Amino acid sequence: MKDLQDLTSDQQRKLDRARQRVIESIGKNMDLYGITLSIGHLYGHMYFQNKPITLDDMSETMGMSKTSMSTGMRTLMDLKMINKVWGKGTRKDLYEVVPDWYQNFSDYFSIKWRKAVEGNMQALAKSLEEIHSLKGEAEGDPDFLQLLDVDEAKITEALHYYKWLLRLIETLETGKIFEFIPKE
Amino acid sequence: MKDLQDLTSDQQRKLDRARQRVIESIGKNMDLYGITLSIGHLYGHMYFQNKPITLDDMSETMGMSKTSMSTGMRTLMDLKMINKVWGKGTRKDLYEVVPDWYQNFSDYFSIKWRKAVEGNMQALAKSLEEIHSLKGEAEGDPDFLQLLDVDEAKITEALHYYKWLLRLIETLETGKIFEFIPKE
DNA sequence: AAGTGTGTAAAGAAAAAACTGTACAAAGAA
DNA sequence: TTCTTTGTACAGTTTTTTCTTTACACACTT
Repeated sequence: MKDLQDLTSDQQRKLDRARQRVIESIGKNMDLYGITLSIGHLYGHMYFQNKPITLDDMSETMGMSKTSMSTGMRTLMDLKMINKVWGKGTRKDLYEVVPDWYQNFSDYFSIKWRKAVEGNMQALAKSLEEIHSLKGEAEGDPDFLQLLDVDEAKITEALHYYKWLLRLIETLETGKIFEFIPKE
Repeated sequence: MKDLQDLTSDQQRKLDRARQRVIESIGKNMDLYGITLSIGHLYGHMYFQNKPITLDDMSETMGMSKTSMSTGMRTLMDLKMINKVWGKGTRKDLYEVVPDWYQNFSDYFSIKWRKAVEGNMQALAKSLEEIHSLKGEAEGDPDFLQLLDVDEAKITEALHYYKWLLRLIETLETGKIFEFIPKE
């Protein structure tokens, strides 16, 4: 297939502008995924590459160092937004986007949110236990007891929320979410 | 009600440690909301305050400048994670957490994701139109036409995803999500 | 009206992050 | 084996962000 660089016409410039707007827009909003503007930009460019691409290619199109491309690609791989693919004939690593954005969205929660939620739950559970044991010791001190009750209630409530959030994440992971909110 | 500062016992220290762990954990993971560690920390402290609190109070407990508290509070207010409340008798502004984390979660998508999605959709729609008009001009150039088709397909697919995402955000906003994933 | 207290804008300092160039280890080619 | 090529670790630089200090506008009190 013809590639964009091969065209030198006015049409090329027009298509390029159209792409550029999308790339810019996507890149700008990728901070929601905790991604820096330039890595978002990198992703945007990758998105319109119609074949696997090398670090050197991207280094050139982005006008950035190869090292930055390397770290950027790794960040995107961690989020499963791009894949490393094998190409025969070349010794270079080849990358391409994972074009399923529904999957990207799910993965983001699997990777980032799940970890955060589980970490928080562990902290909450531990502190909740400590509060329970404090309640045991503080039988004779009604003021302190009341304070403990408030904290206990807060933590319990938070744990409920996190459990709910885990269930939500699960429906994303399993794809059951699409039963409730169909793709179309 | 008794407040934590009033206790000087060993029990206070224990409760404080239990709280501290939760605060730390919550704060650390608030980067998912695009929030800095110290603002997350601020939120964490607010979470265990059992009454509305002033900038000066927080400045002291956090060991940070009042200006930082001011900007931090505004950031948290933008995310609707805290509220400014009116207290009679004092001229200071009073803040307290919005304790509904389900709501916080929904608001986050309403505020941040919705904006991003709508912005991206607009960019995509505009570029899609340009591609359509390019297709009209490029009748005689099958190679270029093929290229345009690929881009068109990508953008169309992306728009589908964004529409889905908007529907998801809506179910969060309206609370319909809880029909599918009950709070408990 | 003047006086006092409060939040925040602005500017500067400190800290953190992003980015680059160099150097090198690993792996393929000769 | 030795010679290349390629990705990345590391150190250093630049840029960005965070935080503080100072200054001041606004509002409330007297």
